[in-house]
Amino acid sequence: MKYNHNQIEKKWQKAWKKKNFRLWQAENFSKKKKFYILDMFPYPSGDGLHVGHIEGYTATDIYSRFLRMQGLNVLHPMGWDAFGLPAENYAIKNKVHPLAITQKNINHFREQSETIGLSYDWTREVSTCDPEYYKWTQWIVLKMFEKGLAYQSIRPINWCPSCKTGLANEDLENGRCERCKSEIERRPMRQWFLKITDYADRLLQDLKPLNWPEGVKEMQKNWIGKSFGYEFEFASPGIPEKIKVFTTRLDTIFGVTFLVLAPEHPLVNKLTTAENRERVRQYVSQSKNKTELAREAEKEKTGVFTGSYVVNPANHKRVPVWVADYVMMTYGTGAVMGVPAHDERDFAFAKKFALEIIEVISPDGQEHLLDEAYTDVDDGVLIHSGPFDRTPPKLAQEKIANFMNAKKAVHYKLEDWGFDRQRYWGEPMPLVYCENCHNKLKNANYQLPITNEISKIENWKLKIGNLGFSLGEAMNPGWIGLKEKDLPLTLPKVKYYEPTGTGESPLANIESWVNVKCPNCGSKAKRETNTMPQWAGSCWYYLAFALGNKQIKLKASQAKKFWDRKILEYWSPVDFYVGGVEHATRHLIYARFWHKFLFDLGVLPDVEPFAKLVNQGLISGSDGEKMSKSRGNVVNPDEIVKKFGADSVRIYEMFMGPLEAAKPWDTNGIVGIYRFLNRVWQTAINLQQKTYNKKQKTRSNQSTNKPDKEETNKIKRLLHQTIKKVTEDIKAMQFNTAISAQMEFLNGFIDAKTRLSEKDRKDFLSQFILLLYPFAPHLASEVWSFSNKTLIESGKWPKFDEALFKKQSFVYAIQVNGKIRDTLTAPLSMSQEEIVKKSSMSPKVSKWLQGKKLKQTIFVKDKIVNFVV
RNA sequence: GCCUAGGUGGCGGAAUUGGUUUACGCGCACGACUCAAAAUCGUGUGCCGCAAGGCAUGUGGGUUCGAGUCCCACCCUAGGCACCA
Repeated sequence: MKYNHNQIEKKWQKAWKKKNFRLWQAENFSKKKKFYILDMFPYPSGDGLHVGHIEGYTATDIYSRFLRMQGLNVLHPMGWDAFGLPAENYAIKNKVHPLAITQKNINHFREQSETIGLSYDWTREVSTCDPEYYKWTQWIVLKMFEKGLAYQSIRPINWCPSCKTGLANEDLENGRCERCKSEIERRPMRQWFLKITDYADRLLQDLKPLNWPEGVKEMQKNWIGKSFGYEFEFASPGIPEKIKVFTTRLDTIFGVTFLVLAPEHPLVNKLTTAENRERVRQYVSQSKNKTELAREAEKEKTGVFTGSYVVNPANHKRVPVWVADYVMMTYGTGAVMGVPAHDERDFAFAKKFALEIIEVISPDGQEHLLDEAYTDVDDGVLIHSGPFDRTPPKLAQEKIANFMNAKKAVHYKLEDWGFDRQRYWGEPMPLVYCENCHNKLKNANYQLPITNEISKIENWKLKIGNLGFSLGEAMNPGWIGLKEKDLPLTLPKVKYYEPTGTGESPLANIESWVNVKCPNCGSKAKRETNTMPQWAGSCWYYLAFALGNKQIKLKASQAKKFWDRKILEYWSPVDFYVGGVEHATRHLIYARFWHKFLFDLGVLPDVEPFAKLVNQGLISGSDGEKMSKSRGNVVNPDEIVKKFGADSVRIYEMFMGPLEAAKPWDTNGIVGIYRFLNRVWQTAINLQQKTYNKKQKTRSNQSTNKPDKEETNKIKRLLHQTIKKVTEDIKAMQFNTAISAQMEFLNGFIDAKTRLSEKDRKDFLSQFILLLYPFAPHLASEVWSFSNKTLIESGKWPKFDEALFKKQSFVYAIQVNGKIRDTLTAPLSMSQEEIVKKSSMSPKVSKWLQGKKLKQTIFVKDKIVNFVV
């Protein structure tokens, strides 16, 4: 009988589905040990699952099936990150509703998941575009707003002219839109921001103990970009305002020869003298129009002199103030002290505009003519620095800070999260704008709390008239949060989803939806028409899985009941999280931020969501290039599954190499796996038919050989070594070597099987089938059913017997000067002297020892003998 | 430029953590079965050499009886960050 993978796989998938996948359901609370293993849920695109999805999903599936057999209560859920631009764009193009296309894609994804035999707990399935789900997304954002973590600001944001929406910094790739690769414009626009910067330090600190890939931690660390330095002010004789600067190199203060402001700096106008006005105005407007990409691509430094001077507070030297776009308004204070001798950018700038260069750090205490900036801080001493001459730079920083009263300061590269998208297919913001409330707040006299600790501002309420305003409402006058009971705020049905391009969301055109009564005072108000970015829904989905659909269906006003502490404590944290590295500085940073916020809110028991993270490596096309439609090297998993079966595809993807490694796809390689599974099948069938024949009292023609005891022990030992290897390798997620161990066993077993008793043959094979099950669940289920009435899922994971590994003899490598010359099989009883003696007598060895003086003999037990001559 | 991971046969990759390099699989060669092909099975397969033997884990040094593994310097590949003051 041939291995008919299609028939077998369909049979078992049907059987699992018929039981409503109850086999994989997780229990909230159990005596069993819990394990939460999570995949990064996919965006259900029209293309379906690709081989990269299957790689990660198979890995967690193997792990889940393995743990269940070990008797754990495993939570292994799946859902859909279902809001987003592709569905919306497709809907616009094909004149269908984004929901319709999304639902179709979800169904396709779910079917594909079943086709490759993924064992998800489907009772916990969630979809971010489901109002029952996004009501809670809105609830969290509403809480953030109430606690003052959301604020509106008009500032230049990243605008993608092709997607016609604003984007977060995290959504950019070298100044281009990550999705469509268009160049990003800077557009000043009304925009909501989430204050992720309030959490910058905790996001950094809590990273350390996480069991995450070093690279991802490093990427987050760089993205947060904490740097320590000092802040102080320069005064300009012409104006009352002082100019604040931030520096990490206060030791170079005596080398300041100019000051540079970012073109967007608020004091540029005031500092520009009449004769420079026109040139500065031109320069500033030029930089504003330049895209970020163009600004960064400039090799030559540009800038203009304002005509003003400031005084260096350290030495009272007068230095000119320039405007240059190599200084960013978004980092530090937007003003930089120029020390050309010890900063590469300042050096280039000074050279270009013939500004003075004063050396203040010298490696040898002597003066030099610099042809590049000297940036070393670990070597040298200060010169030309008044009372601080001869001080080492690091020590000098603190001394100078005391001397000039500069404050220690910390700055982050991380910026607040631009949270609006001017598009249709996203969660509506649960906010309205009320002119009446705006006026009331405008005329009121109040102070916002200084602290940003959520616990301390928990009950911050501002009473004006009869109205209570939350902190967020006081911070954003006129903006009022919806009441919990009014959630979800559902997306209205619209005729056209086309983005307007004016910076307004398509929702703005639906008057019946936009115009509402203010939930606070009842006056006329208008809804916020921007929607949330795609990242919002994925910030908490792992909590939704743990809570389960019964909880999610609760009303938003039952929030206390919803955040069931016991359930959350039971499942937290996610023990194992597997997904692509592309989420390092987006989803994984956003989700950690929300998690910490929810912890501060008091609803979560711990501060970090994901204990262990593994990134599956990218699978490239067989040409070694990234898979893409334009290259034509995309592998369609459906076709491969049809041809070789899901079990083959699963095992092949795991066999290609270590999970974390990037590796090229090779369709030829899959035939090796296919052959392996065929041999498993043939072996099992042969055994089965022989038994069948016996029962029929017909003589089987092959089992003429007598069982061989030595051979039986050998295979038994091999089996137990395989159990040990496979168990340990699965635990370490080293699936490639777990599979090769299984192949080795099968090869050994087939070689020896005619010399085994039928009972041993059956027994060994059935243990092997249990090992194979997490990798090839369909084939293993089928083979298991030959001789078992129960499902293989009720089988226990095999245990190995260490005692069997005790060897009776060891093979010694005999070396002369470290080079292998021969081997020697020595029984356990043989003494060291005997082994050495026997080794030296081997003709292959003695040849090398003859006529040489023996200097030393190295003996390593059970391993080698080395003669040094 | 900085950070992270990595460089082992024709290819994907193993290597008990300092002890017989190249497991497992692909490919290739030869053989069996077949009228033939496919499939399957068997044997072989790092390089040079008829052989003895020599040489091989990116390159060059070092430590060691012994190095893919440890140390130093450099080169290359992939990914990330980048005018961050």
